[in-house]
Amino acid sequence: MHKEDTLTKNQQIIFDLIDKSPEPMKAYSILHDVQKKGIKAPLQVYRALDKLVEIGKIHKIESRNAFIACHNSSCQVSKATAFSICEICEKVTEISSASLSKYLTNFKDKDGMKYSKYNLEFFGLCKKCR
Amino acid sequence: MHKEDTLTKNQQIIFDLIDKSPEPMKAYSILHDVQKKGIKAPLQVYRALDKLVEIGKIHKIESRNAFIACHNSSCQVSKATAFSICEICEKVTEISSASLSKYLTNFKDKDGMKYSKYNLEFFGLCKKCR
DNA sequence: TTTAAATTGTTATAATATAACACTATGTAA
DNA sequence: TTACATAGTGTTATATTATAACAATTTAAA
Ligand SMILES: [Zn+2]
Ligand SMILES: [Zn+2]
Ligand SMILES: [Zn+2]
Ligand SMILES: [Zn+2]
Repeated sequence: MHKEDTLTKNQQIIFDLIDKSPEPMKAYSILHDVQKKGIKAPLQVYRALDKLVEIGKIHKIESRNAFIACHNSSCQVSKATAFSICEICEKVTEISSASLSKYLTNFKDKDGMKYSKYNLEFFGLCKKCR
Repeated sequence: MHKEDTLTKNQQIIFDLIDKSPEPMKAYSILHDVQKKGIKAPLQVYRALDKLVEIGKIHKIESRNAFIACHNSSCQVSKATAFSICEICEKVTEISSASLSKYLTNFKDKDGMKYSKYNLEFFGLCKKCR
């Protein structure tokens, strides 16, 4: 783990749940699962999610409105992320490729502008689904 | 224009609106604007949007839930897209870079898998906002 | 200690998107 | 032309995702 922040109670509960999940979790699915732990309202979930994203413990898969724990020590606090997504089984994997992140971080657009923050989602079929 | 499909009435109305917009448009904003043309329900908008995305006339900016007309003849029917997004003014620009698309299309993950479909969103500050 | 910042709990509501069903237009093939 | 399939439409209702607003509490510094 590369972020040593101390999580609050709600943040820890929600992070643990996402971290244990084999697949990205959606906010209301999280809500359902943590109600037995006293987290009863959507906002409690979204606030924890926002914070966890901010500090880089989890990422949002934008095309799926779902959240996944970070398992890539080189993604600079949630600012530069890449994922592969299976279009059949919806399996999502965080890509940790030094060359990819180097290429994207150094990429310059037509105006010569560089971007340290990006999100890349690759779509295809995973090994199992091919 | 690189896609010669004939659009239906609703698709044409909604495409024209998005195509003229200087910025990405959200579904309910589109709905508001086309009500005078007889399109009254969210589903009519979402169905046209789905089709327009499918045939590559528009793209969805996933991190913003908004839609923008395609102005990049090299993005293969909506399958391989890249955008820059200004975090202050929200200006969105489609990136047409042969080297970027080549790099990403040829990118192989750890399992040697290639992906012809991807969506990349860069974040930063545009010229004006810097 | 007192003060500011962050977090929590709660209710209500906004914003985004789809299900289900009946109907209509359009194109293709017998 | 008629039959059939496919795509598109109109409509109502509903599901899903996310935030506003406000009061209270906890935490961490100054
Ligand atoms: Zn990560
Ligand atoms: Zn799969
Ligand atoms: Zn395009
Ligand atoms: Zn800007």
